[in-house]
Amino acid sequence: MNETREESIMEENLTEILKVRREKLAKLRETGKDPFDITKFSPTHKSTTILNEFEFLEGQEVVIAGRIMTKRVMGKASFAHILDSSGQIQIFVQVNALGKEAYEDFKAMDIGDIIGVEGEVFKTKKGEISVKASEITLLSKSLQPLPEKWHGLKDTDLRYRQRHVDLIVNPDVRKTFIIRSKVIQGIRRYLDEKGFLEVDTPILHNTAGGASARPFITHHNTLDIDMYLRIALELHLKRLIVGGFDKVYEMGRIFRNEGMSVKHNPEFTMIELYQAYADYEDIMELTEDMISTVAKDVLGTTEIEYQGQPIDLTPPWNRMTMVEAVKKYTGVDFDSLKEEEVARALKEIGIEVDNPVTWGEALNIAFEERVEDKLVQPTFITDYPIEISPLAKKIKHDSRLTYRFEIFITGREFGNAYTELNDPIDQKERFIEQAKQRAEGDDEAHMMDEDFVSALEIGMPPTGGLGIGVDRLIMLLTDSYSIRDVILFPTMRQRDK
RNA sequence: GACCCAUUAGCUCAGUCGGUAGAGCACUUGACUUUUAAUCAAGGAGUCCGGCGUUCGAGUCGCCGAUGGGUCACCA
Repeated sequence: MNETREESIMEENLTEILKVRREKLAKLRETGKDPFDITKFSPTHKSTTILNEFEFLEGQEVVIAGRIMTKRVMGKASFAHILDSSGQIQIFVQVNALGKEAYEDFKAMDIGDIIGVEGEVFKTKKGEISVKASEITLLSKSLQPLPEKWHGLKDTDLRYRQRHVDLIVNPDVRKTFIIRSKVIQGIRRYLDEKGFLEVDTPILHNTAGGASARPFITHHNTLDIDMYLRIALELHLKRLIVGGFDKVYEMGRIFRNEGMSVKHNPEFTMIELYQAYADYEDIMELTEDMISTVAKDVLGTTEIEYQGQPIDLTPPWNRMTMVEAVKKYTGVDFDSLKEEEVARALKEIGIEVDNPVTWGEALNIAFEERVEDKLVQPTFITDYPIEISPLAKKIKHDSRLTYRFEIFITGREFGNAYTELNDPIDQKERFIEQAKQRAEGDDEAHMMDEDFVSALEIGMPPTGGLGIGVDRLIMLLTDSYSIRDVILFPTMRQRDK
């Protein structure tokens, strides 16, 4: 190895390609053309506006700004494509139009640089709508090369860690996140029009409630207490129903300290809504109407495709009780089974359980193991066992079950809803039962929440509530395979050590 | 947490049987005034993810580790 070269690489720790760009910047600074001195630039048009309204804009002067994505220099004339927030447009650059010095400056610009271009809208010989540059301003120098124009950035690790690069070079990614934004807007618009009040409730909780999940724990220094990042929005929202708001919702980030997968990110976005004087039947209607409305608003249709499967979101959706669903897919009729018979019934359909299970637990296991992934078209599964539904009102004629439903599409759970339990005495007993399970080592069992019970004692009207995993809904509507593809910066391990 | 797969130039990828590292794009220099994966000529660019081992010799084989992906487990 050549020692001097090795030293210089150590010194700068830069590859040649990075050095060249830094040298170009240094030269610009020496000649008083530092792009980073510029504080403002005022484009008059977006690229797609020019493409869409060419017949009106042909021959007119426009100013655009964006990033150089391709560059083809052919002696005294050049072409380049500029990417702005709306898309790409070609520019045509000639030494005659620009002058010699400015043209040389342009030739020294790199793919990735951000420029402003003033010029006339025209169509090239080959028929591409373009801007004939009369002035080019370098607005920012890019010191790192972009990934290849043809294959883009494929390495998932780099795509998630450097999402900014992913967004520049992979147009579908940009599209996905635009749809994400529109879906969220659409949900808000729908609920606002229905008279729901959007609220913000705390993310730092003293007890982590509203779901069965392990929380993240953090610490408040001044109060010197451990706090939990919320695992659900539920309990505060119901306290607002107690407080007299009839219809509330919150769309926000929640945090669950659990495994990661194609369907799970540790932090994700949830919408929860509560409507006083409504039951879960009303909420089913609202759910199918809201999701189909948003799909139509954003995609223009309720008939979509997810990973090759056609999905029809048009209401009304299928409805089945959990008992009916298990009977349909396994032949086992839990309704007529006694508690001591359920373990044998599970065994008959090929499910072994280690610990003794209650009737409701067995029903839920049978459902999860043998039914869930069959529910491809939108389906409400209703009437969940009471043991796994500590916040839902029990069914009047069958105390084993609650007025609860979950939404299944593509074999996955999308949402959860109840006729809310508003009997404070029952609620307290349910929490006590959960606390017992917690003491027995189930760290996902619900925590006792005295503040919430106290709120119910003040009196909560009969209420229907709903929670929907927004990221999963966006996956469905953008045909994304992984939840990481709909979260801009998914949770990743620190790279250095 | 378990298992499987991947990691080679800035990016996308080849790399045979273990024998001193390759392509395209990008970059540099030159030619070129309507190109569009521009073209043509020349050139530069590597911690082969890291460590240890086997071997005369390791990108290649073995072990340990890192990061990512997938499957499963867990999971309103």
